[in-house]
Amino acid sequence: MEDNNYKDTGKLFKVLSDPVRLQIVDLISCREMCACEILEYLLITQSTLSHHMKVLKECSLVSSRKDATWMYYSLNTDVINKLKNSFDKITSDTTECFCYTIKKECKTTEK
Amino acid sequence: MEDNNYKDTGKLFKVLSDPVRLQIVDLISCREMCACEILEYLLITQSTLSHHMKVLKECSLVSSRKDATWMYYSLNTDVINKLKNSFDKITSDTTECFCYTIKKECKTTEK
DNA sequence: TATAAATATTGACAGCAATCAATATTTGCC
DNA sequence: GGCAAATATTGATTGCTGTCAATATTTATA
Repeated sequence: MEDNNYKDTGKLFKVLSDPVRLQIVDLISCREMCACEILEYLLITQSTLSHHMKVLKECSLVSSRKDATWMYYSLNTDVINKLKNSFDKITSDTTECFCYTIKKECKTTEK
Repeated sequence: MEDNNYKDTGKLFKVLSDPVRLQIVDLISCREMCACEILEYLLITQSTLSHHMKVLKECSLVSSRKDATWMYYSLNTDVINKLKNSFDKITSDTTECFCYTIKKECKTTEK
């Protein structure tokens, strides 16, 4: 839980800032899907989808499994949950956060 | 809860994808701060901070209050909570989500 | 081995965004 | 009115990213 958490959290938020990738996450949040099935729901080309899946995999938000010519993708819920926890700490006013010194001071001066 | 929620959620994530803005959110999550105080904790110029605050305000993540020459900023926790709820729906496997049809089908076929 | 399907990669392009220096604006105070 | 402090705006630069067409790769099958 160092300063770099702003960077790490920011990187995941950046990956999730694309509406197409958010829809992909939504699609595979229930069950794993192969790329061709995901593609049916999107208005992008196959190469663009492949790029998005690479981005999602590189930050570990998504895992892949190959079966013959099909590539199945699934959501890494543990990474999602860790991201939610980090965001909770950043947005909370408790001392359990990244700016410990400042928020502790805040807590003591607010009375 | 239409298709545009991917866009709306994505826009907020994009604003939060910058580590400097995440630190700003962290700083003001406890109490409101004026720009000059926020600036003390960051390694950026005053004009860059002003730009970031404008971005945070334009998407309603942050509110501002002017007092003489000072501008005080505070976090809009309601917007934060709405964002968390949207993200929960996108990443959940229940039928309460954006891809209702698909996830309903998923729920019935998974048994 | 040749073909087709599924997926990945490459290259190019257009648009956006973070940053800074310099300048402008606002506001209190002498 | 003039000065100083706090903040906002402008203009320029640099780097990144989403997209597509075209091509390459992998794998099953005939």
